[in-house]
Amino acid sequence: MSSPATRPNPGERTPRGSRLPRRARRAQLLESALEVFVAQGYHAAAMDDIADRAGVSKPVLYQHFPGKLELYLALLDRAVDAVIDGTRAALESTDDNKQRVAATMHAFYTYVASEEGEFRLVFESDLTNDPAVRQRIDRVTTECAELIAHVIHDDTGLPDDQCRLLAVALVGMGEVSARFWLQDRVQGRDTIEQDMAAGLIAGLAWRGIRGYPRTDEQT
Amino acid sequence: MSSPATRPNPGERTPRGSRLPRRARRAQLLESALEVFVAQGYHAAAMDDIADRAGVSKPVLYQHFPGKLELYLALLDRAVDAVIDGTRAALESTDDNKQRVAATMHAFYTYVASEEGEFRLVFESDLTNDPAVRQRIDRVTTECAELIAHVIHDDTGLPDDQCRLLAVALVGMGEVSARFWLQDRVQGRDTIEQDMAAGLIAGLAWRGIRGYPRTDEQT
DNA sequence: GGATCACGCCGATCTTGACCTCCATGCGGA
DNA sequence: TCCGCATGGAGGTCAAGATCGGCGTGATCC
Repeated sequence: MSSPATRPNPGERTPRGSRLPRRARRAQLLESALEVFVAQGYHAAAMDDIADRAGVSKPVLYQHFPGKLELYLALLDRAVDAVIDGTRAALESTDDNKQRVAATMHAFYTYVASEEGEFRLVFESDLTNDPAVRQRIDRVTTECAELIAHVIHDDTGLPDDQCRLLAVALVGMGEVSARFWLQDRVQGRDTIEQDMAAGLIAGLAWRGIRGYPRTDEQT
Repeated sequence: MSSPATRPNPGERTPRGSRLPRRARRAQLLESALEVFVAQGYHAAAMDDIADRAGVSKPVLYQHFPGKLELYLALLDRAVDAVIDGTRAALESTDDNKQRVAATMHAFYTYVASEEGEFRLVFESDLTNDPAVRQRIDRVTTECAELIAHVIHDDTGLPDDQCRLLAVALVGMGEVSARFWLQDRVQGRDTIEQDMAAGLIAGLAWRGIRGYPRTDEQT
């Protein structure tokens, strides 16, 4: 959450006329842009909308950011770092691998469920063809997978290629299931509690990954 | 593959001047549109590009499809049906659940690796904000998950909610891992063989899902 | 065998909408 | 009281989706 001064009423237009120092104005513009991009996607979002939402006119927007793309990238970078840092923190929070899986999955669900809907920028972007955007979005999966692959490698001794692929699969599991769990939730459908959902998927992941090479040929 | 008459050289422009019956022209336009949408995404793709690729002028395109969106949806419907049918076929191909998981995962990998890159429409669309598109893309995950959830339910007796969430996670596993496996492959990086990759992920999935409620509290 | 007709096709144009800048204006310090 | 600077309204530009009247070709009919 940002301070009430910069965003008095999330989702509503800020009344015009307030004079802000550069730093604060920039932060406020970022918040307004996030709300608009999350709600509308990149293409449908107009710079007018963002300026209106912030209670300023378009030229001030362009005095803080060179263009629409750079504004989007600034938000995307923030979001990407948040996911990766969250994953890293979860993995470092314990030495028990089962707990690691659980913590990571909970981190994913918590991030996806966070109020701002920031995850849409990363997991549901509509600008995937732009190289700069593509690179940042891929970085989430690759770096999270890299962190996890390390743990898998230490635990199982599998070749690096296979560790990475398994790690990517685990990330995909969390990402897709969390998105659909949230979608069910916001659609009012009665659904599973967050902790229970994350725990369920963590269980699936842990059963799949634990002691990998040994239990290869059963049933 | 389509007949040489309608697409003599994939990726190249068809020379202008050939007169085709409506049905054949429409099929050719769909193929051209698929190539362009796959290569550029929805927004970056111009109707001019598609017309050029097909060797016709823009008005012809509009005589076959009411607009850009409808053209895209026609292709998307085809792709969505292909994925769901493939999943259904894989699940019905055997009665052994381990084989079912393996067959389904192989089906996913085969689809993603298919030459036309059709999977990009479903898994990497840049029009996720349009309701019609969103609904179709979600249908892939929900219906595939529904099919899988049925099997899980019969096997484990878990509540429906949990079966569906687990099934969605499995779908996400296949989708994301297959996409990244393919990406590594097309970037020339030496990577795992398709059968081996699909088998690896199938193993992960099967270990995770088999005999679910029983082995809950180990290590 | 020749004219008619229908169908498919094209060049050129219109229009919309979104990103991005020019001149007037009003507020904070010397 | 006067100056500098951030701000606002209005407009330019351009790309891309969508369209109109005319042309050529092959089949049909007399």
